[in-house]
Amino acid sequence: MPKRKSITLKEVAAEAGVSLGMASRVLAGYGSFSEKSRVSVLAAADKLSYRANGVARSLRLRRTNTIGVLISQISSYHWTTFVQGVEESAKRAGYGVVLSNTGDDPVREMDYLRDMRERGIDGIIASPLDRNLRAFRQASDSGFPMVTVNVNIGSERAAVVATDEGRAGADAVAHLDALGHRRIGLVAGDMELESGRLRLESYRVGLEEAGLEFDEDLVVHGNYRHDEAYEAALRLILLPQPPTAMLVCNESMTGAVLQCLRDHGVSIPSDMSLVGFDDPDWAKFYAPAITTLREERYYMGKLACDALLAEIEQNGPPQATVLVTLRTRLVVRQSCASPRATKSLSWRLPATTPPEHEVPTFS
Amino acid sequence: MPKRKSITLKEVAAEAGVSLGMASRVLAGYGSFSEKSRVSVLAAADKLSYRANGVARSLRLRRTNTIGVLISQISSYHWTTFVQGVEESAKRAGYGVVLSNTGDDPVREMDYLRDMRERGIDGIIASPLDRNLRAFRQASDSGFPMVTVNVNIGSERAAVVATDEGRAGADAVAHLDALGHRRIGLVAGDMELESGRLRLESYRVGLEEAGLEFDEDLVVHGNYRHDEAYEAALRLILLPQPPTAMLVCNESMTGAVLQCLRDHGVSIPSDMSLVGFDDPDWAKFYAPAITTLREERYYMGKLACDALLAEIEQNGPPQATVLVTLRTRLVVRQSCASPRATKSLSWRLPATTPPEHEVPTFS
DNA sequence: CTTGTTTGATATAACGATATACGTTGACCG
DNA sequence: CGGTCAACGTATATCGTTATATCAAACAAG
Repeated sequence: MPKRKSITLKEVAAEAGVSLGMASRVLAGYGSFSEKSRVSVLAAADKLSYRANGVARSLRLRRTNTIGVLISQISSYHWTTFVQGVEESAKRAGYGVVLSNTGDDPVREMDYLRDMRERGIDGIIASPLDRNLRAFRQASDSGFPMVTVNVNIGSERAAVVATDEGRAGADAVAHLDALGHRRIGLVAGDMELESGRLRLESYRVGLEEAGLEFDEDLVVHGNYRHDEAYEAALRLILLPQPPTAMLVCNESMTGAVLQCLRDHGVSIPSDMSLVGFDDPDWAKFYAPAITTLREERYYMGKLACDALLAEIEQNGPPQATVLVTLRTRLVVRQSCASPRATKSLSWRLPATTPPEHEVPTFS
Repeated sequence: MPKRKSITLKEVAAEAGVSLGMASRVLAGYGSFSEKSRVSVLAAADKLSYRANGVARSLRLRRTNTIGVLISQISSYHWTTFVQGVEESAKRAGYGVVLSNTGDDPVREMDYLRDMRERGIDGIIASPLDRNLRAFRQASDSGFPMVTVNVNIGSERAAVVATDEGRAGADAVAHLDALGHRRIGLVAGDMELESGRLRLESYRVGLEEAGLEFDEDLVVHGNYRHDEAYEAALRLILLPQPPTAMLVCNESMTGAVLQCLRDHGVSIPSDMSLVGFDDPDWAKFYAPAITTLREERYYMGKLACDALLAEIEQNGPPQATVLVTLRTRLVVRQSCASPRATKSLSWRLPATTPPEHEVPTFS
């Protein structure tokens, strides 16, 4: 048995002694009907514990009351809080949320876009990868409601919710500069992603504003990945003239950098100051608490969802592009201090404890 | 315009010069058809860039190829990894995943259960709250495919994927006992949740096996909440005779406890040993790295999904209850040491830095 | 040359809800 | 008392697929 048959509106109508259409009217609440039929339909529905078939309704209404969210990794703090915001807004409006992880894989991303359209999803929230910009733009132009996050696909109809990544890194650099740092390292993110490029750019802006020179050696690439960031941080601290402070471009890499510094006996903030992008829960209970660049991800999620629902539910012509920019703010904690006058070289020794590598237990 | 009209199968058939049914056959790949019509249908579909309407298909097939996952909080590491496992398995089988956060609110949980059934979801994975056990059992009995996680609803048809919480805490206690600890505190979870009760119970089992007495004073309740756990930990360290080690029942509370200890100058592991349930990423880069009880959540997610899909796709009579139990394992890191012979009282002073409280910026 | 069998194609009945077009009934007014 | 207009119901088309029953043609066997 593929599926147990469930109660249909027809049966409710029969039980109530009215026509199918009447029952629909009462339950969906449109048109006019007498008190008498209202009562009998409701009673019948209750008695049979009728449950409307959403699929049939969706077919008829050409609307599923569901939105899709395409994110890179559900495991990052960054996105979980975002999704919570989306869900909150969606639920309030009676919409469901379908979630898909792309893992920053362009093929998966396209798969999911197609899949969601076939499923009749009413609209999506996404941060398309460079390679897929055209496809997303095309989908948007063809009338598929869409809101993008920190990516502009250049469509007239797709709203964009963004953070001012152009400033964030600069704020951090200014903070470090004020403390007296002159050599500030950057553990950069993935240059194939818009956010990776913007974060690097904002670091350059910060240096310029502080009158500091951009030194290629102080920029290492972790590609937003934990393992690569560990190696990258190692390269920084082994430089002939290491930086006195570091700016790390996402949460996952910040963890790796902390691990690297701990493994090599570099203490924070006395030997090294550190500022991280994203503000995960652990940043505030870490010892010392980490100074971070906080984005209001939850609020961004709500905004993105609200914009999408507006786009979906508007009946008129497409509204103008909406671009909401949220300010990222620096949360100052205990991971930054003035650089030491006399540079200790004690921590430039090989690691005492090798880094712990995760061994996947299951395929 | 509620929705742009899209290409239907009818139009494809017309373009290809065959009947509607023929086009369906070719594209869905059943029945028999000539090479000629195969080619022309495929060409027409491609030319018009035909996209099947999943809603209509679902209505006809009485199946949406979508499963639902009801979790308490998407923000906990615990669940994000679980969901990743579910998604991996689901995608492989061609199923989509609808996710909903209940926030451990029984009303929301029921709302979502109803909502998902109306949406025609093919089955769900959930950990029903005590209050809703009956309703979930009823849904399962009535033929709604379901897999529960760490909760047994007592239905014949619902598979259960569980961890051996009955042993986990005991392993931790044994580890601490072996190091010489005699007073082991517990920051307990929510007693209204099955997992909360089981974790407390396994702690008792561990004490018993180690020949240690159960001391009510050493058990404080954090209810799985960050803020309550901070206070709870404080009560523990302010005891006339504080414990020399602590076992903390989930990730979020572990963070709070660490914060509390740091704020009050209690150092780990010299003043206090600590073992946490759940093994979030930060546990291994914390300084010192935290010893934890690790559950293979990703793998659990895959198992749960596979069990659910089997239940959904089986055509025969309901199969027997499947109960999969996974072993939790102790990951030993640097947060535990032997208790100090002479107890330092230095850390029994009031906090030097008040705990940082989060100030919500937006409603 | 008839009869049976295979093969390809078509027409059509679901699936379960919504919404419109169209009757019927009754109330109210002239 | 006949006519008009609400108010209320019903019958039915529609949404876009899938799958079955039917049909026609082609072909082989008797």
